[in-house]
Amino acid sequence: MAVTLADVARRSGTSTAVVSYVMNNGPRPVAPATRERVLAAAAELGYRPNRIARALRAGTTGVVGLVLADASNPYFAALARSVERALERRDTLMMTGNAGYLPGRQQHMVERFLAAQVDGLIVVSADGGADVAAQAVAAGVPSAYVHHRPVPGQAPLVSADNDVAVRAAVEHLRGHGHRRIAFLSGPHDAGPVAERRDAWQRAASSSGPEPLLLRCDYSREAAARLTAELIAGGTMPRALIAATDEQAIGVLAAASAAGLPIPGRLALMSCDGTPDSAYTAPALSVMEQPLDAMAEQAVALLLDRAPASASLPAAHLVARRSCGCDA
Amino acid sequence: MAVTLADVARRSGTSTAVVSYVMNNGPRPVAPATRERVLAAAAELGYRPNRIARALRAGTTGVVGLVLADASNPYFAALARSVERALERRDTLMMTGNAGYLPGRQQHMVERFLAAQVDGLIVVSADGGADVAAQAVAAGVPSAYVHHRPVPGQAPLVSADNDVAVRAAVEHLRGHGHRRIAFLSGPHDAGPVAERRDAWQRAASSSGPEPLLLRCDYSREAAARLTAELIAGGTMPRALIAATDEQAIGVLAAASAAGLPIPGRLALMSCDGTPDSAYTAPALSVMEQPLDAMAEQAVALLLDRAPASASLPAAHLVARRSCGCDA
DNA sequence: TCCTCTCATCTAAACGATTAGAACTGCCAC
DNA sequence: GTGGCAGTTCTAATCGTTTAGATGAGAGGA
Repeated sequence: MAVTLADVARRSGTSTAVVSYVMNNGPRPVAPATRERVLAAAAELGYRPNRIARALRAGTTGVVGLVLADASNPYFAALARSVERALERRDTLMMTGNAGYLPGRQQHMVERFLAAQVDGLIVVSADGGADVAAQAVAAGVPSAYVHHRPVPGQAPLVSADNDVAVRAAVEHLRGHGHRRIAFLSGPHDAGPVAERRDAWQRAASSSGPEPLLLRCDYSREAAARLTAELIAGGTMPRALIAATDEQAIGVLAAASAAGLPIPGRLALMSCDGTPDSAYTAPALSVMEQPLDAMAEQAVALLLDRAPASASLPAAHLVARRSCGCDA
Repeated sequence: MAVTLADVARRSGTSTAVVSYVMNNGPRPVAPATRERVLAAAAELGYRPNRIARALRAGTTGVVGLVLADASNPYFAALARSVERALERRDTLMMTGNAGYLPGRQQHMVERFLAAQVDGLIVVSADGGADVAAQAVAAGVPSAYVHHRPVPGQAPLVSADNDVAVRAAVEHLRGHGHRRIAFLSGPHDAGPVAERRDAWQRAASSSGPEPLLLRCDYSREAAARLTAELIAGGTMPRALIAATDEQAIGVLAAASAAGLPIPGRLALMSCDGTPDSAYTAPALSVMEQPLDAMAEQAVALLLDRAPASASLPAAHLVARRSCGCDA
């Protein structure tokens, strides 16, 4: 059915080698007249090189595996798009898999991607998993964690500096007159969320009363539930930094349902800066992660075997309505 | 570096054929003792079959390509996850690509996936593109459109019946006492949005005054802009059905910014039913699309070469706050 | 004329898995 | 003892590309 190199060779009266040389501007030159004939034959037959055969011969597939905790989460979805763009510049395709926050499924996806001979593996991990990238290392496949590494392991981690940005967020809320600034963290935070929590802890307790640390799952639902309880119990803080946009959106939903005005009675900020955050009601003030830069660095790490440069821009503050700004 | 069949054969003192038979419970039987030896050798060496080699030989890769208009759109993201689940049941991997609503890029992605020898192609298309699946048909690769087909073409379309559901939505708003029910459509609607618009047109004009048809891009931003204008001009309808959740969320954002209470001054519904819609403020009432069923049918069409059964459930109504319900 | 050198092209061996066909072992019946 | 048969296992071709080594044609120098 499919047109092969041999077909083109026959049609143009040459050999498969010449056709290959033409197709790749091969390692050897081809006479101009011959090149024309080959190109014409390929066009007529509608030849499309078989990447599988090439992959077998070359030992490289031009495919990278991306394991996500959850592609429905706008933060991860945005990250995935950034990765796709970075890969496209290198003419590389992307396989994706959702681990659904389950370490077992994450392991399973990695296993399948390795069997598919991916050239590299990017893991945007869920909390609490094992060092899945260890399998990749064992298989000789370069790998990198982005955003979060569950345990210190052999694969590099690409993550922006959260300290600067969270400090800026705390200062910004102080600028709106808030003394007690609470933080909504994950259930048992680690990785970037822990960094953010630490940065907040240092910045928020540097002056003024002891700040409040809240915890809930990384979901809109959990944050909404927690918020509803706090409002009902009369213990809702007046200023809050949520670790993730998803949580912040949950807070927003519950506050709206309970009639708690934002930013009037609650100044809210969060730490991802997904596209969604610009279209909540009110619009979320966020510290926006440099997703494109993170993706580019991860891909460079895998494909160009570049050293992990530490020169990643920090997340930067985008002030909208929810913190008390007018914009 | 990698362990091959030949390595396992050498280690276990057999031939590659026997090892292959063992690995696949091959087309021929193997003596129990030999099977043990092979299995042991494979385990010791950490053998992992090379899917690329298998693919070249078998002519089938176990990979399906999914071309999305925009994976950051929660509706498409949810659809992608449904497709992934359907594929997983058939032990098939998924390559994804974003076309970014650009017909040219869509074409390009299809081209690249075909070069990668995908076993099938699912296109969740943007408006206005050519019949990209025609390339797949030409290459002998089964393909299917999901949700939307830009032009009538050779590939089947999987899409749920919108008529029943939109009619239900109109009835539901009538139940809340609304006589004039407006509809927010796309810029030049086609496919499912056109079906929804038609269903609304029929249902809404069946009794009462002529209903209002609005149009804007399928983005939060565009819907927000339009809404702001309508509110400023005093022409905002009291009841509105948005074609997509994204648009509805934009309406919500602008209404909130302008202080227009929902559902008090505007009863709002929309037509996707993404996970996001449950966590807006107020929560969106939606007609929820049967994404799992759509994905399953598309995958069955490609991989099981099942006939396109018309037995797809229609989108069904989920009533939340934004329409005026208490829930 | 013969040798060398360059340029263009062809031949054929990989890559790793699958699987027909051949080959070898015992075993049983005649 | 020979033929046949079943049960195992081996050999080798195949999928489509890539690319090193062999081949051949023509130009130029001696």
